[in-house]
Amino acid sequence: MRAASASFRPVATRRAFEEITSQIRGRLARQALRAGDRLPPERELAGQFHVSRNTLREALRSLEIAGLLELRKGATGGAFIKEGGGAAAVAGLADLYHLGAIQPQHLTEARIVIGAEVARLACTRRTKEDLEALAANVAAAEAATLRGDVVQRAHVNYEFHRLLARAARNPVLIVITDALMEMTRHFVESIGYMPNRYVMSSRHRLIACLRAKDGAAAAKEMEGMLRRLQRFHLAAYGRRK
Amino acid sequence: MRAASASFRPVATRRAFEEITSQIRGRLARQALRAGDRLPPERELAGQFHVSRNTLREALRSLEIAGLLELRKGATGGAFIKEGGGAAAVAGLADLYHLGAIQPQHLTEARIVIGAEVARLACTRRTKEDLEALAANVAAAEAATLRGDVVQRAHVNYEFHRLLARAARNPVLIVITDALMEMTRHFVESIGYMPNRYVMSSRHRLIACLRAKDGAAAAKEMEGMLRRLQRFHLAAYGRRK
DNA sequence: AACTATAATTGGTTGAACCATTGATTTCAA
DNA sequence: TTGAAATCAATGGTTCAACCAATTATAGTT
Repeated sequence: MRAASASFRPVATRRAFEEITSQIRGRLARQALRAGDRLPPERELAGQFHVSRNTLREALRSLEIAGLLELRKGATGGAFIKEGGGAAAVAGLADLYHLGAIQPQHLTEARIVIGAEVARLACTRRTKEDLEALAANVAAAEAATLRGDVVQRAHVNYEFHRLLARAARNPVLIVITDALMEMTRHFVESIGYMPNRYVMSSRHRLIACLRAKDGAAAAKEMEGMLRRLQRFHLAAYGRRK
Repeated sequence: MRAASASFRPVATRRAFEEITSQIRGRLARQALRAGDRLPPERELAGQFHVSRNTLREALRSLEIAGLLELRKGATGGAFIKEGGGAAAVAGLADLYHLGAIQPQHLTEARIVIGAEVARLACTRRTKEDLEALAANVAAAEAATLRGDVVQRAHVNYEFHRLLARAARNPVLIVITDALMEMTRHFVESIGYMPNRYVMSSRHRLIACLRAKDGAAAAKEMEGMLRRLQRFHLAAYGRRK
């Protein structure tokens, strides 16, 4: 780190739309705007900011892409503050995968380390409802397996990890898990769906750990399952190349 | 999960700018566009897509916010494909923190579970250069401590975790770590900087683990340090409220 | 060769107009 | 009175034609 880097900051040729997004973000940060609130119509907002409607729209578009706003057409439409759902963060990571900055081996490795910790936490925090939802998910996966519906089975399996992350009650891990599953979905689509018997048996052992609130065992079970899956997936990926 | 949810998908009233971003994203995904490439000027692109320049600009703005493009003014300016840096994902998570969807206890907990695993991986993959950079960082932190420059010390400490994540050679964990540090920076600013002597002694033990490539010990050391930091931070946060 | 003035290129912004969708209001027949 | 259809109003989506501002290339001057 060079000494100068802390003293200087890039001269800000701030664009008009950036100033607008900055002001709106500020109101969000200090709770002056909350989820569900509606901003004034574009024409009126443009007047308040003293910019043209086009410039204002570029600002709204930025906030929409960032996942902060939702724009709805029609008489009761407008710009609504969105519930923070992490969609933008998920999309940002998915883009890195599509761009090749994140490779399959990185993805599978991250799943192992994150998944194991999610499983551990879920054990300590899961409610009865979480347990029921997870058990129902496993049942749905088995039904899809019996039907031979590999696509549906894959989606139900992604959902299992999402449910588990929600049971862990940590929004950071929820968003990360959602992002990992989104990337995994694309990855698996590219190498083709393949049945893997080991996954289902692991699910049952995992459910037992959750029921017993045995976090260490759950983490171990999840890690082992994901390591198998990793070998499986990367082998398929190697053949495809 | 209801059966219908898999069969229907929302009817797509796709906006023109979305069609454009989708086409450009497609080219990125299949490597027809690569980092550093320049798109044609706005006026020309608008013609190619048969849309007005304003609509095209909304599309470019979206891609810029998503971190995929960089727009530069001037004779040699234009829309350049950006190196995938994860800035958008980091901003997405930071927004969730600002919106209150991610609370300090979630943040500190996520740091513990991710940080420990990053430390473990870094041990197995760190190069000599990584080790040198980390040691230099620790020296810089001690120098800042001696000067009583708490702000600088805090920033050097965030940098330590970023360096460690890079030593772990997994871009997923790098982006996540960057996001956690960005959120931590805001959190610490809100509760005020406070010296914490334990951190520096932990750094030295961690460096020793890295030198010895002892991943298990490094993970344990990092977890312990972060747990202390968590208690420290959350206590300060509780007092502030 | 080095500096300066000029031109060309490109993104940034403006203003006015019209389109398309959505929901509320009114109308009118049963 | 009810209820369905026609109408209206509000709002985001798109277009067009300019002009502004920053940046670099280029020609001209010393």
